[in-house]
Amino acid sequence: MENKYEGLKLRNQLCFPLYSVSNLIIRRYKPLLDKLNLTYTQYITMMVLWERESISEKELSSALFLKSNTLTPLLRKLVNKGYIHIDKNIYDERSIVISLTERGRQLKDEAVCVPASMASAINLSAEEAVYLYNILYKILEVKSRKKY
Amino acid sequence: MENKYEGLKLRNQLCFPLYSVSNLIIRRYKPLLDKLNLTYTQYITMMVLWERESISEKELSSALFLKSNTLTPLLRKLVNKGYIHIDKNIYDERSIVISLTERGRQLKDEAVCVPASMASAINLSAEEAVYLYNILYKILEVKSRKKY
DNA sequence: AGGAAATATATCGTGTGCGATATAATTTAG
DNA sequence: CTAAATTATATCGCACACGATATATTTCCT
Repeated sequence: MENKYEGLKLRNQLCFPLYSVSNLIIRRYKPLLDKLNLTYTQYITMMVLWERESISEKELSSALFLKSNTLTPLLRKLVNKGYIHIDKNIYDERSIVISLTERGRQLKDEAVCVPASMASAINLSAEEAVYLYNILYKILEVKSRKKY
Repeated sequence: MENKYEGLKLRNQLCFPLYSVSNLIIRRYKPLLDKLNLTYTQYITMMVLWERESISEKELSSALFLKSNTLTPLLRKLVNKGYIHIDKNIYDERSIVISLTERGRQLKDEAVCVPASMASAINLSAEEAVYLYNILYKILEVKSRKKY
């Protein structure tokens, strides 16, 4: 017979290790990203731009699962650092066009070594990493289906 | 031959879905925890106390992988809400003793339904949940071995 | 015993994340 | 064809997380 409080024990939670691992990995990134003058969230934003060159805030929002209340101040910081431009979209003045500066483009080469450094800090087998990856995206997909 | 930028693509990152899933689940908790007047971090703190009744900040810190700069203000909020007491440890005046108030103890019964509600929001099979759980703790253990 | 090192907690400043709401531009419906 | 609904972004207030540092107490070493 289970104690009715069994579900409330910290060691029976799935969210807690998810949250802790996420915090842990971002802490591990910090010394690497400091060299690029980027925070973790700024780094994933730059990753999107290194693939796309130019994007609206709405598209960035759905790529990163973050909303304007997080992105707007973050983008302003990236402008201040000289990594991106922000312009109005000529065809829809509600919308903005985010694009890389030359400096932002250069930064990609300085960032090339970051993923490998991080992989060695996590220390999972390739098989475990793939399984983890798939399960995490499975959770994220439920999210998008439910229109969150 | 792989593009040297392959590792920099967002879809090749493991950290990004970890971070996004962690944010997502905490967002899902919010409406449930609002009813208890708790944030997610306050909730996991209360979980520790529901199991232990009394703990030092140092022990809490190592249970939650959070440091005093996060915990000190958070504990103050829980005091203001009437859920915990904070007293000096008589035997070591550097240290504090965190304990539940009667109201804090009652809250445990109001929280009993939260874990089941959350489990249904995540939507993994039991097998996937166990695998995910083990892999996450594997990552956290490396962390503690490395004395982070 | 007494000064130095270690330990426990607190404080500071920065940058997220979030729900709620505001504003401005565009689209839609009657 | 215009008023209402929708959309894209911005702003506000709150609560984390974090590294760095400060303070107070205890322990350790000689």
